[in-house]
Amino acid sequence: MNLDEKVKLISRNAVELITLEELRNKLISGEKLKGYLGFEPSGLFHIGWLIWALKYRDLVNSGIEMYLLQATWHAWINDKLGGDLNLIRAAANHVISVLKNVGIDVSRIKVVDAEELISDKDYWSILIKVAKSISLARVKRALTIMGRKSEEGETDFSKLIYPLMQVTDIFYLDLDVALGGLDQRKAHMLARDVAEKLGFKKPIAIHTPLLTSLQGASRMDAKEELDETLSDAKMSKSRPESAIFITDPDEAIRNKVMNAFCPPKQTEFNPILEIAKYIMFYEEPKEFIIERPSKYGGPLEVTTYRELEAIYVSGSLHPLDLKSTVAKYLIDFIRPIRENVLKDSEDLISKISSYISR
RNA sequence: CCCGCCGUAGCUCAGCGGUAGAGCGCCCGGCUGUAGUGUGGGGGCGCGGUUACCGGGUGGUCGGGGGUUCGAAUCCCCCCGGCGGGACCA
Repeated sequence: MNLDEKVKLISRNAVELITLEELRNKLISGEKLKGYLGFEPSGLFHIGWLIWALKYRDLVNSGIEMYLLQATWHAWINDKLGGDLNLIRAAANHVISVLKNVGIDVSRIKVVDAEELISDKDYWSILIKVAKSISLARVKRALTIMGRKSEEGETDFSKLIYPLMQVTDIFYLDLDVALGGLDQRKAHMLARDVAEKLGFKKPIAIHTPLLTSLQGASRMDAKEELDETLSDAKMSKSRPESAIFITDPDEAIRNKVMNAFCPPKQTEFNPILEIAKYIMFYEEPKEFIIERPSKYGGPLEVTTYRELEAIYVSGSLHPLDLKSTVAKYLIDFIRPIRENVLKDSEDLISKISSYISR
C-alpha cells in the first residue's frame, strides 16, 4: 500500500480528520503509528456503532497498531447499566464478539481494559498533570454528557473526571491516532490542546459520523439513544424503535426500517439514507438492486451512494422502495454477524437483556 | 480544529502612529524608637528595625519574528503563550 492509498483508507467515510497534514507527515516518517478507540460498554451493540467498527477495521488494515479500550470505569462514571461493573464487563465482551464478526482480526489488536490503566499509579500521575494544566471551565466545556442532563438535574462530580480520563487514556497509551464518533470530538480536542505542553504526542483525531435516530429527531449514538433506550426502562417502552441492534432478528430489523422516519427527496437527517451511505456503501462500488413493481418504474440498480442519492433527491425513488431495499441489505449484512454473536455470547446477551427488560 | 480577547516594570494595569507611564512592591534616608538584645535590675546610650507616614531612588528585548512608515508598544502578516467560547444533536 502506498502513501496515498493508506491516507485514503484511513480517511474514507470520516467526517473529519485533524489534521490530514499531520497524518501524512507521520506516515512519511515511517514510524510505527499507534491508534485507539475507546468504547463504553453500555448495552447491546447497535448499528450506529458499526460505523466506527468499520473505520476501526480500516485502521487495522492500514497497518496502524490499534488498541481497543474497554472503557469500563468510564461507563461506571456515566452510570451505564446501572453502574454495575459486572454487567459493564459483560457488555464489553459482547462488543468484542461483534467486532470479531465484523471482520476485525482480534489477534492484530491490543485489547486494553480500563482496569489495567487505573491500577497503575503512572496513569493517575498523568491524570493529575492534565488536571493541573487546565481550568475548571475548560474541563466542563469538554463534557458532552453534561449539557442536557444538567438542565434536568444535578450532575455528580465524578462526571468531571471523565474527560480527564479520556485524555489520560490517550497519553498513557502513547497514541498517535485517536478514533471515535463525532461525539468524542471534545475529548480529543482537549488532548490536542494540552499534549505538547505536557510533553505527550499530539493525537491525530479521526471522527466518524453519527447515525440519525430511526425516528429522525436526534442521533443514534452511544451517549444519547442507546443510553436512554437501554438503561432507562421508560424510554425503552416509549421509544422502542429508535435503534437497530445487532441482535435484532430479521423481522424486527425490517419492521424498524419500515417504520422509520424517511422524508422524501431529503438527505439531511434521513436515517435510512444514512444507513445506505455508511453501511451498504461503506465500500464502493457495491451492487445495490432496488426491486420495484413495474407500475412504479420497475427495478433499478446503482453501484455508488452518489447515484442513489441523486435518484432519491430527484424524487424518482420513493421512500417506501428505498426502505424495503435498505431493509433487505441490512438484514443480509447483520444476519451472519448476529448468528455468530449469538453463538459466541448468548449468555452475555441474556444477562444484558435481562437488565434492560427488568 | 475554528472564532474571539489578552500578552507593556517583580505584581495589577493605563497608553493604541510622535521622548515608554501609574499604582503597588523593592532599595536608601527621615520621622518614630515597639519586641528583642548588650545587663542582676533600672536609666542612658548603642545595636536592631515592626507598622504607618514623609523624602529620594530602583525599575522594561512593550511575548518573538517579519513588514508598512521619516517615525511602531500603537497599523498589517506569521509564530509562541494565557484565557474564554464554538465545534452533528442538545
